Amino acid sequence: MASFKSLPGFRDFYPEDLAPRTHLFRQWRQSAHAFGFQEYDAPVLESLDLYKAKSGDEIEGQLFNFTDKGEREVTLRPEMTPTVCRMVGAKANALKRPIKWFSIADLFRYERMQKGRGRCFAQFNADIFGEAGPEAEIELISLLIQCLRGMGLQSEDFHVRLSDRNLWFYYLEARGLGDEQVKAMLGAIDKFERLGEDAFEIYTKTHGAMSDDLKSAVLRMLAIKSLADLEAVVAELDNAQLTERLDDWRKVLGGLDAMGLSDFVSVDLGVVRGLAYYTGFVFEAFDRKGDLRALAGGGRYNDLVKKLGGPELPAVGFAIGDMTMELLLRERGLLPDVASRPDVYVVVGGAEERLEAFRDIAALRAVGYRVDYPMKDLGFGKQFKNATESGARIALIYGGDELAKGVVKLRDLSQREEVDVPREQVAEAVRDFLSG
RNA sequence: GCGGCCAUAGCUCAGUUGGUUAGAGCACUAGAUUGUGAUUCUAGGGGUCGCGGGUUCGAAUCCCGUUGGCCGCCCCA
Repeated sequence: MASFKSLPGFRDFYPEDLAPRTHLFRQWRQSAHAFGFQEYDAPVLESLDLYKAKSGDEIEGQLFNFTDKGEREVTLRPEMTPTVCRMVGAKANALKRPIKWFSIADLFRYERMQKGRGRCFAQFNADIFGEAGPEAEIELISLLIQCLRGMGLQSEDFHVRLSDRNLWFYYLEARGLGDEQVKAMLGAIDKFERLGEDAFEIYTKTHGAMSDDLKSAVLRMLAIKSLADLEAVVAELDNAQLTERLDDWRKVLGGLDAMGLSDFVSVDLGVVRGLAYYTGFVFEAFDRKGDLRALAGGGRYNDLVKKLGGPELPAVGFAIGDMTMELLLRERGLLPDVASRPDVYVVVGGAEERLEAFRDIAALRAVGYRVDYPMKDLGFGKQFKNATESGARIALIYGGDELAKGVVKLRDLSQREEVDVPREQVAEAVRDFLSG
């Protein structure tokens, strides 16, 4: 019995497990390239301080961190954003704007296993740096939608809930709430969907009871479902900041509408996202049915590059996780069979024929065909069985009779028909068959 | 960090009130089959029954602990 296993929360990827993941990565990469994003990567191990600087000391409890042999406090990266901010910050003056970058990376969090959550998972990350206007949001949200549509998901399957922390700040400040009060209220709003009005205890616990007026104002915002609803609420208030902010909303929603993506976007101010480094629009993608975790999340974080030691640099980004994504696609039957299979399976009569076959096998492989053959001398029956099970469409038969005549047999494994092909025309015959 | 359920072959699972050498199907390997593949038949490999302790003449079975898994809570960058 195997005495070594993978560590708790980590997954082995046997070929049948790796295939779906490869499919996700390929689709994501294709979408990102279609949008003009460039791929980057970075070390898996980072300085612990990078994350403490971003998220505070409490974060350490959820990290895979340790002290290395040089007495450095290090950690496996739990997210990509600080890394990309560090990289962009270091070269910000030399990079052409806007900076549109993406990565597909393994991330590590020291947490309890749960459905759609493990200690090592992969994320697709996309970020735009150097563009402060809502055009960056349009580009990123449309990329997010494309990343999910590329998997075969439609607007009936998922939607992107769009919200705005600035709107909440302006709205609550206009009602006399201070900075700390607003943050506490955003914490409550984040929990509102699950807890209902009990969520307001997060606010009342430290800032005292809410007036009926304040509570109904918050509930009014949470009830907003469309740009028209939002415009109506703002119109009543006659507040310059809110009115100005509404223009950004019109740009984002108008741009996405012009791209034909309205059906994928919901206005929903109940999304504010956990840690408070987001500075404007925030958004999350969800399965419309089911009760899976968020498929993706992101938003604007204009202060983070500077906070991590770089220059002032506005930024928007989002991430899609592989585990929830794969659960959803599996549920919907959208994981294609992408097992690696040969184009050609070679059947050989014996030791001499094997050497003859090797010549053609090498030539076919050199021009890119996937070719497999049995390593041991087997009876023809067994070889044909192997050929079928390999998934190859054709078998090439190198028997003594054929080689004596200067031909090989090309067998169509699904039709069970074969033709003789002169040795020197094998490559052409294979090409014609597979392209025909 | 907390709680619920679970643990027998690679997988899915049987295993009687505790009883002698722990089984089946699937999968894998080989043979029947020395030139034609999805059927069939036969054989084989593979288990310290998650691990440790206890009760007992005797434990896969009962008790305790522990590790791991699944699910949920906290958290979710």
